Amino acid sequence: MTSAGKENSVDFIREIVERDIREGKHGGRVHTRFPPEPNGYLHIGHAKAFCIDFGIAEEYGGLYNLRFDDTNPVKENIEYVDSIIKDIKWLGFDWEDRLYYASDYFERMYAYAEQLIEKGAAYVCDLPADEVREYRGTLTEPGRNSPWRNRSVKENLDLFQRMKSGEFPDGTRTLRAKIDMASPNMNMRDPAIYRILKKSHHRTGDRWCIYPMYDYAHCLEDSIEEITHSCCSIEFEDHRPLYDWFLDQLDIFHPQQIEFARLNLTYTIMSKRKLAMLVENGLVSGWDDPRMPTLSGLRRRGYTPEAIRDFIGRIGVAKRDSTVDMALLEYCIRDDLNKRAPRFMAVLDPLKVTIENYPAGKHEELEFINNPEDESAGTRMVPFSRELYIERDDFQEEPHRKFRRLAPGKEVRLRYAYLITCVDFVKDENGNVKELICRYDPETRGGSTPDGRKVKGTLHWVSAEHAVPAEVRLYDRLFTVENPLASGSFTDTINAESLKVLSRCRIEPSAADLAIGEPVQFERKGYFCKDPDSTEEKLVFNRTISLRDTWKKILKNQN
RNA sequence: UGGGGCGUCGUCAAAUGGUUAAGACACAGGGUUUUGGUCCCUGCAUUGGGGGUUCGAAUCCUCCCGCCCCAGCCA
Repeated sequence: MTSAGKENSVDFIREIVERDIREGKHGGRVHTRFPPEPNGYLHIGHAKAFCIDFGIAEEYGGLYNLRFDDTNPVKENIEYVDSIIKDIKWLGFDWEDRLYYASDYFERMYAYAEQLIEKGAAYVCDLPADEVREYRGTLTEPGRNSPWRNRSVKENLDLFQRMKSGEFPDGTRTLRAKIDMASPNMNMRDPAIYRILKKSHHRTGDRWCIYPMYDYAHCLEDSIEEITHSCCSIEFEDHRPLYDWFLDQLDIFHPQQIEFARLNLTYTIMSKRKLAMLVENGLVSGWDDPRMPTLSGLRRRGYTPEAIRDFIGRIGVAKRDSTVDMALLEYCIRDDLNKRAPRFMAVLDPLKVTIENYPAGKHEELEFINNPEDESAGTRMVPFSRELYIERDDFQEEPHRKFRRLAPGKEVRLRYAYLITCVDFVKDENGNVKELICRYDPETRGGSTPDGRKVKGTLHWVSAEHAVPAEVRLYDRLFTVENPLASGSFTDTINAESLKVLSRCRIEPSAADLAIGEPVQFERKGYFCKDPDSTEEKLVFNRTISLRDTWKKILKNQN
């Protein structure tokens, strides 16, 4: 509770690691791993996991491996392998030459299984899946021993070898650990450790037709790589006795499994299966849809690795179930981008303004500060002329009493340009304002007021003849409720307005040749980046996140 | 209901029996400001509940309540 105490406070995993180092366990060595199954795209929940795994190794001078847990060829493929590598690298981690695959260990795993059989700790079971289920018992009733439980070592060895050589069809036999069918822990009721799967594997092809199960494979992978601290999520807590059992039976290097809570975020979902459903049903454009909590989606949206890492650091690590407020993630990206994103002018919903006392045909270049938070970002020149566009909602015919922007007879500042006063406006046949007539004060070039008069409102603008057209995509939360899984089908609460496409936007000329994905701020509107959908003819920008909007809050609090 | 885990501000999350229970986000109010942004200031919990141990309890004991996970030949 002292200030020193606060600074030294670390999460419970780091506490374990620090104690192990202090006590010289494994010679003070720290070696972690992140073991994704290549069966889908990574989301921000995975980022929490590998930031913990890799972050701990980095912090304590250890090493970390990336290991694909590819023990189920039915669900895995190379496309996922590639995307996972890309996403983790994007977050800034480098596992050097320590990229491994569980499938590289199949031979050794098979040999270990033979050892288990030899010592009577595993047997070939001929029960079909539904009977295994019956024999397993229930949460409250113990299971019964399989009739095949007491085969001889010789017969087991023979049968297991024949399973491997493809003699038996899928599902007809399994190799099972011989533990305790009456264990209160369901995981210990003779779990399957090998199943027959005549399916070719993305790395081992058709070399194998039996594949190891997670509980058996995972501890061996960790052991083979001499991982010291094997972190995983909380649902594996009651698999730990099994993890330990295999390693003890085999008497091999024994890592420590440590479990922590998964990440949940408000207004989104983190289940790979459900995210896949959104993709398959066309509810989003793909795994990298900017509304998705996937790393590829966040990247396309304009989130930076720095912001995501900052977020992961802020949410902490513990064991209790929790749901982090999306507002924290939004805070992190704003905070990062505020410091580094160069500012540009973009009018999303244009309203024409004519400066009647500004000469037609004239134009001048005005100096703009690129980033008020970063002097080294320098300045740029922006063209100004008689006809401009401003944001439609920066004008009110009958202004709200706290409205600081343009209205008939009112004066505002055009950012870094001039002070202008609205003298008239023109409506179309439907009664909508279609043009403002204003006068400018030539003494106020750059937006300063030599006479010292104060102007409350400052508007962004673009020169009509110089501005470049663009499409801007505004994103909102994917779901309308904090917890989409709380009731009924999660698709019921999908936010129908999570994507809004504005096709008539105008951006200042210098923003046209931004690189794809490069973060910028469109002044007063938020942070944006150019989308890969952009072409020579058509610019497309994604809004990463809006600026905090106090004005909107004022209006909301009034109602 | 068997087993395993977890309950501290609206949301995350510190605290390791010892002064007024950190901090961040959110929220509310105020100041500065050529972005209604940023920045700055202020406010904002006696720890799921009851008993007990102790000079002293979020921390220890006990009973209760609530939430999560487990009955794949998925991971």
